[in-house]
Parts: sequence; structure tokens; C-alpha cells
Amino acid sequence: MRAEAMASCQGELRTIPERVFCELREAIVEGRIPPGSKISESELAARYGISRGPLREAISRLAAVGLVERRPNVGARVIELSQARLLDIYQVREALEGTAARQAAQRMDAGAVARLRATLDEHESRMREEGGQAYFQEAGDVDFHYQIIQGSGNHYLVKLLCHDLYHLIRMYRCQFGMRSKRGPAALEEHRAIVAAIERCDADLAELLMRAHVRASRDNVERMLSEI
Amino acid sequence: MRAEAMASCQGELRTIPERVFCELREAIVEGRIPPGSKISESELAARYGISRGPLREAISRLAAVGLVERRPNVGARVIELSQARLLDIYQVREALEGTAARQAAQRMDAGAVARLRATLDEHESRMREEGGQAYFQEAGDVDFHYQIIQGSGNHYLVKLLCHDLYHLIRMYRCQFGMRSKRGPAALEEHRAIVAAIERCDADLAELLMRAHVRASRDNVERMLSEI
DNA sequence: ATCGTCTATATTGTCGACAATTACCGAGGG
DNA sequence: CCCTCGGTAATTGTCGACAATATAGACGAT
Repeated sequence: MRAEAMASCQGELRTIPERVFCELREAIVEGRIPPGSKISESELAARYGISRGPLREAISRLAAVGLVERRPNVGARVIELSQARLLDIYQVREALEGTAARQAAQRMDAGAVARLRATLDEHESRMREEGGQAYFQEAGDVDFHYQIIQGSGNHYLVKLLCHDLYHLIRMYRCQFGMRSKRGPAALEEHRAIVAAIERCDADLAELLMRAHVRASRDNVERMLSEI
Repeated sequence: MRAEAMASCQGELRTIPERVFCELREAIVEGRIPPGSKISESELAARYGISRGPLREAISRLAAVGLVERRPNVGARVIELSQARLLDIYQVREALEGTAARQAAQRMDAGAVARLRATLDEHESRMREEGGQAYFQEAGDVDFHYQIIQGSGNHYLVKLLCHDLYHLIRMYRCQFGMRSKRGPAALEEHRAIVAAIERCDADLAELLMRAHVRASRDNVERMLSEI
């Protein structure tokens, strides 16, 4: 539910570019349009049964988010995935989510913290019941981070993390076939972060969140080296 | 020269949307198109002597950078400026530039550090000669930060800081009529940051850069409260 | 008098066609 | 055999016109 809010297009899919943007983004993230492949305007316009105008706007938005790269008079290509780029992205994520946690510790009210706890409780019980299937673990994790980012009250952080970075990281996770595999450890870290937020300890919240993201990054790095 | 690279469009102005995007961005940043005002497609298309197609793409890019807000079937409006938003932006900048400094400390080679020093030397001598006129002080500051961001070698950081955040902050500075007024102090902080980078002390470099940005933020906050 | 509705207008969204630029490919020369 | 130079085809960039939607104003009902 919350996870979907993070994944979805920001609100309504009223206009054609918006809808096509979401569909193309999903296709790129999941690898149905593979990295490096060319985005042909006429071909896609025909496939979606629309004109090239709205399609170009959708491509523009994909370029703005960083999922495709555009060159004038040449066209757009899906970005290439590289280990270095992924680590760059995780580094940015570490900094931004750390800041989000810091702000959340200062601005979240009691109700928001309670909802956060409830999310973790549900996450834990589900993990115990079903052994933490990857897809729910994933959704639970997204929920947790999403609530904290929202709790920061910083609109710009929300835009960067939920609208841009999130899909980039998801693209890597999808295409490199990465599963978290560190559910229990992650849950412990989540609990510690919530505790820090509840005590309004901004410094600690930032520290813990950065460590948490870094651990995820290290996990990713390890998986990459195994390929 | 470097400052211009940061301010300019990323490279070439070959296509119409690119050129119009840059001109509109400049107009919005400088306040010639005031905050909250409506962006009329037909009017601007006529003014620039182009069709509505390219203009729409320029507006899309403005929306992607966050300088205008778009609502379907209604149109685009220049963002409203608020103190809270500016502080949000500065908070993001603190986190990102801190990370840039950390990475620069690990990845900058001797030549890059030497160029950084040279920039500071020139900055200092100019400041002594001319009492540090605001516009050069500004350019020198931008140069310094730009080199460190580039030195981080993190493409995503460069995109966020140089292409998006930079113009947003410049918009506030332009329209609230803010001058730095803390040239000597800033220069001292710059020197300390370079020293940390030269010693490859990543932790210290991040700490100092964050403190530096935070000082700038506090300065801005003080100026805002005086209005 | 005020609220709701309905119409008229203006603005945005969409489309198909034309112009400009690029990439590909084959021929010719070194 | 490789490199260079055109020419052609395909793709992107641009335009003007049409359709759909939202806003503003007037009119009528309560």
C-alpha cells in the first residue's frame, strides 16, 4: 500500500505522457527494455497507439529521472548498468536517508512513530510466519524507509529518494537478481533506528540509518563480486 | 570559467528546447518571471518565435528540475519561494556536499588538489586587492565547490548538485537579494577542507564541508529573519 | 441576494505532416 | 586491404491545426 505509493506515479495517470512514462519506466526497471537499447520513437508510438508528441514527453521525463540518456538528433538509449554507478547511487542514498532520519527524529509526532512501530511489528510477525519471503520483505523494507522519508517533512528529500533514486536502485536489484537475504539483521537495524527517532536523538538516528544503508550497500557489493 | 560550466546547460545548446530551457531557467532564477506566475505556452511560444512543441519540452525540463510545477490540463506555474523550502534544500545540499568532500578526499589526485589550491590562492589575492566584490566572491565560491564535486567522481552527485540544486539555491539568493558577506570566514573554511582532502582524511573532509554548508545556511537563515 | 448551472472562451493535450540532421552503406581512391 | 567520401534511408526535430479540458462569466432558480 505504502510501498505502492512509492512505486507509483505521483498521483493520477490522467494524461497520456504520464501513463506511458510509468509503463516505460516499469519496462526499463524490469529489464524488458534492456540497458543500452535504443528507444525508437516511432516504434513505441505505434506500440502504444499514440502519436510521437506525448511519447517524446514521456521520454523526456525518463531522461530527467536518469533512466535513459538522450543525445540531440540521435535519440535516447536506456542507461548502461555498472557496478561503479550503483555504488555511486548507494552513496547518495546513504547521505540522503541519513538526513531523512535526522529530520524524522526532530519532526515526527507520536502518531507517526506509532505507525512506524506497527509497520515493524507486522513485518516481524510476517517474517516469523512465512520465513520472510523475499517479495514481502522487500515491500516491508520499502514501507519502513518511505515512512521515515515522509516523516522528515522535507519535500526535496521525498522527491529525490522516492521519485528518482528508488526506481534506479530497483532497476539494479531487478536486473542483477538481488534479494536482500539479510532480513533479521535489517529488522534489528530498523528497530534501533525507530528507537533513536522516538528518543528524538537526531545524531544517532542519522548515524544508524547511514550504517544501515551502508550495510545494504556492502551486501550489494558482495553479491556483485560473486557474479 | 568553471563557474560558468556549472551555471550553463550541460554542454551544447543545439536544439531549440535546450536553448529555451536555459533562457527560461535564467529568467525564473533572476525573478524576471516572478514566483507563482503562470507559464503561458502560446504567449512564450510567440515571444521566442517558436512553436508550442519545443516550448512544452522546455517546460517539462523546468518541471523536472523543480523550478515550475505542472498540473494536467491547467498549466505550469513558477514555484513559490518559502523559507521552509530553502532550508530543506540547504539540508540536502549539506548532506550531498559532505559526501562529495568525503569522496574527493579519497579519489582526488595530486593534480586536482593542486588546482584546488590555486583556485583558493587566486580567490584570496583577489579578495585582498579588491576587498572581495560580491560577484567575484560568489564565482570563486562556486568554482571551489564545483571542483570538489567533480573531484568526487560520483556522476550522480554531480547531476544533483550542479544541475539541479545549484539553480534552485541561486534562485533564492537572487530574489531574496542575499550576498555572502562572510568571505574571509568562508575562505578559512575552504582552506581547512582542502587540507583535509590533501591528507586523504575523508571523515574530516566531510565534517568540515558539512559545517561549512551549515554555516552558509545559518547565514541565510539570519538574513531571512531580518526581512 | 446567493448559490448552482450552463455556456463561452481560452488554454492545454494530441495528432499527422514536413524539415533537418544523423547514421549507414557502398563506391572509389590510396 | 584500409580509409575516405558521397548518397541514401531512417530517425529525430519542428510546425500548424484539431480535439479535449478547465476557467470565468452570465443567467436563472431558490
